[in-house]
Amino acid sequence: MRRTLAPVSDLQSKTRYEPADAEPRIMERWLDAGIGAGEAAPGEPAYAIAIPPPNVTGALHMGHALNGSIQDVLIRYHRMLGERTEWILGTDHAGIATQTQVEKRLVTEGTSREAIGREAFVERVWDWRGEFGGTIIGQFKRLGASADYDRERFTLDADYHQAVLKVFVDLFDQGLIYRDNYMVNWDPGSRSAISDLEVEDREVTDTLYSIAYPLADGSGEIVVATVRPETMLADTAVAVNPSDERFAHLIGQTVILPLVGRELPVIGDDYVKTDFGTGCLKITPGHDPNDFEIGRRHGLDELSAIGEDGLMTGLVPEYAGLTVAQAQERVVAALRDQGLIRAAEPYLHTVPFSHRSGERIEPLISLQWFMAMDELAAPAIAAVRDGRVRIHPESQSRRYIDWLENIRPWCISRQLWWGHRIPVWYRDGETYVGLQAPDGAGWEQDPDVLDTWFSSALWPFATLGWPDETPMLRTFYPTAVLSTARDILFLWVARMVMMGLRFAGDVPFRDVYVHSVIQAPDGRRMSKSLGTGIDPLELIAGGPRPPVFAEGGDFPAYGADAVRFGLLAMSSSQDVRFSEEKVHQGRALANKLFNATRFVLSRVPEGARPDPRPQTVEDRWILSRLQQVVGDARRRIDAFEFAPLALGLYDFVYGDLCDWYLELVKGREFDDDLSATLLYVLRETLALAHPVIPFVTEELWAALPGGGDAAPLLATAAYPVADRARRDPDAEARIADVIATVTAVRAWRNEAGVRPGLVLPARLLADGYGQTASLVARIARIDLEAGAAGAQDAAVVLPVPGGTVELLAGDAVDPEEQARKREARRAELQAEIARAEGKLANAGFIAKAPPELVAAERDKLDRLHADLAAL
RNA sequence: GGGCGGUUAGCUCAGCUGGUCAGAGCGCCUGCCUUACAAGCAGGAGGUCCCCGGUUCGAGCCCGGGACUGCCCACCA
Repeated sequence: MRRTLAPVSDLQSKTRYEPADAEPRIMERWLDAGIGAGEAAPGEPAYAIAIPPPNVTGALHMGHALNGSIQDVLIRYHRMLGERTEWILGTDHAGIATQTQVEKRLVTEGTSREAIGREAFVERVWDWRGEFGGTIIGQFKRLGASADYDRERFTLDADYHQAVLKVFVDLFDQGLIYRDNYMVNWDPGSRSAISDLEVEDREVTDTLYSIAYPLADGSGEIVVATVRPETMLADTAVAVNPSDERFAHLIGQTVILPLVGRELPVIGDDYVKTDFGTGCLKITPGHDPNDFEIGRRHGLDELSAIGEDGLMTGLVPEYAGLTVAQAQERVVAALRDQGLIRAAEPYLHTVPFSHRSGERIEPLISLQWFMAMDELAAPAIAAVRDGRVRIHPESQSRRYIDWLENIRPWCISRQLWWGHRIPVWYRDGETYVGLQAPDGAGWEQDPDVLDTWFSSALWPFATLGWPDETPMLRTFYPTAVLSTARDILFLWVARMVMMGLRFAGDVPFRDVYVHSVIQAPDGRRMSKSLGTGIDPLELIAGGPRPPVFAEGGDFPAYGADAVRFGLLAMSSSQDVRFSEEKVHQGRALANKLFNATRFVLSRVPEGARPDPRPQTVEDRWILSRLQQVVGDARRRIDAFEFAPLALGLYDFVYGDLCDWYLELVKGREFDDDLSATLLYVLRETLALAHPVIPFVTEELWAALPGGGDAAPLLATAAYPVADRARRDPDAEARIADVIATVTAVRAWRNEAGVRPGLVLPARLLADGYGQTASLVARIARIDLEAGAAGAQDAAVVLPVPGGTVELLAGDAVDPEEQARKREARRAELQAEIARAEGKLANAGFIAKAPPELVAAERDKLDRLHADLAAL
């Protein structure tokens, strides 16, 4: 394996970590080493994650970056635990989205899909995929994602296609896939049916027309309300509620449909609300989902006034070929001429629009392929109910179950050319369903393709070689975790569970982690079209701040580590606003580790090797702290708590390691023991942080003497183990006192305006500082020997844990300021004493609170009194 | 119309099973280029934890009600 030596010279000369230089070089090393390549070994402990496949022509957005960071933390962690890992990577052919892009390209070339024909078009899409399909994969690499790039999958790969066909044919044979005329969401934009889940509701102000339909016997009229008057051409009934006293007597009569002259029965149906509109409902089974249901209940004709091209059909010849809008205008004008419009008022309501094309959905009846879902949903519900699949956070389970319990048939055919073509052939009246075209001449294959989600539903097992019982499948299925945003819980996650259980014999994953959605800094949805999007790559490499930021200018090149850290630190189970500060914090952490490493390496002697050899209380302290942090990190990764994970690492590195431990050891000789301990702590810290900030830790690992002894790459080294035996409560208490005392002295010096470099004579009159007094003295810049020798009275008395510090400050002290400070402190202590006394005077507290709490409160009170007396 | 979540320092957010929990980062103020780091260090100011009740010895944390806000689901013409 190629071993790029760490640029040790950089460590000596630079004071800042430069991610832009290091990260691409380090990614190369990982790729060369093949850290992402999962090796099959059926029966051995394995850990796999199937990435939610991004659209093949897509670009990395914030959601990908966050999810990629999460999955990479999990994968790297489990890799370092020594498990076989496989992060299944690949792209989705994304039927409508991709086809639309290529169609647009064709238009710019002055041609069209129809002009070049199906075969040539599909070829063009493949070309397009070849040209742009690699983009997002490269972007995942830039993020540091340690996925299995050698086995990149695509949902239209030949073997994947075979899996899709097999599932279709099997479900057909089992009677779960069927063809039917049914109401679908027709998207005039893509000229295809789309699923309920691809529909979004928008508020629209339409006109609500009240239209009079005369009774056939001339005895009166029925007034119906509608926002779609043009659909009246396809009306086949008028409905009233049978319990509505105003209209019930009309049931069984007929009305004359204006403009058309058709006689419509008046029917009774409970669906009609008596307190809404006019209480009478025109029934158009061909163009309204509810009317369709009512029509089926009553055996009504299903007429189509609007065609799949979005234009009026020849149902009523004089309207044929008009757009819907034109037809509406004409219908209304004609009705007005005849004096049949009883009212027309603005009406605000929600209307379905296509998520894909943005056009208004036209519900219409169409011959489509459907999948019956009830039989598939039941086991998928059970899997979550009984915990074989755990959804995090738990509250999402309910949404999942609710949705599956109310599931309806899934329209799986799409009128597109790009996708898995439906394996059904027709000849005269015959239908053939099979993996291959039937023998014989004259067969025509169904022109439609399958909904993209049909193939995505097979992702966790089709990518591992199913239906063949491959070693990869046997090793890595079921996968461990599926990480995703909420929005595809139904669209994708639920369907994977159904298909996995049905075809692969087990759930597709054990845990589903639903991560947050990161919104723009102003709280709006991140979106390219709104101008609220933030490109993660521009955060990594630097680039102009989008307009959503209050301040302009360019992002600095934060680097991938910083972006990963930032995204993880800002994420939670709820939606959060993007916070550049967290990315900034991530960069600061990387830089801090870089400089801490510089410091250690510049001091430790040649030949030192990592090894915990605690000589002093501060050594025992940092080792103890490390155990705590290792335990925390492991627990947090296991629990998908990524923000506390990232922020906990930051706190340890900044707080414990750099602010205190490194400062505490500066006065010591860097002998072999100290050096070994320092290197050990540093090495463990790098390993600990590696899943979150892999680049900088890998870079520094290579520079550590003995780093490569354990493993040539940190990415494949062992994750730290929390060793309970190294927990050291005594050392923790001693150093906690040191920190409190040093902080108190510093605070006083700052307030009193003592020159920072000045070392003050002082006395430390407190218990518990036997080994640590000299540490306090050096860091707080006080001279205890001079203090002991000094005859002058104490100028300043600072209360510290265990006693006081007396500062013999002479000229450096402002007596008035000192008196004021002491008074403030006295007030503070008295307030705390009052609070503690109040608590202890409460009989209920003494009687009912846990005894150790009461005792602690008493101790606290004693201490407060002592501190007050010492003032 | 249902369901779920949120409301904690100027901003973005942590606060586990109720008892040093009033926190972090950024911003702000003061002082420091202290031989790892000025992308730094030290210190500091700043909060009626949305409102009203309740449970409890004790409540950001539990319960009830309310206000505001976000998201999801749903076929009201």
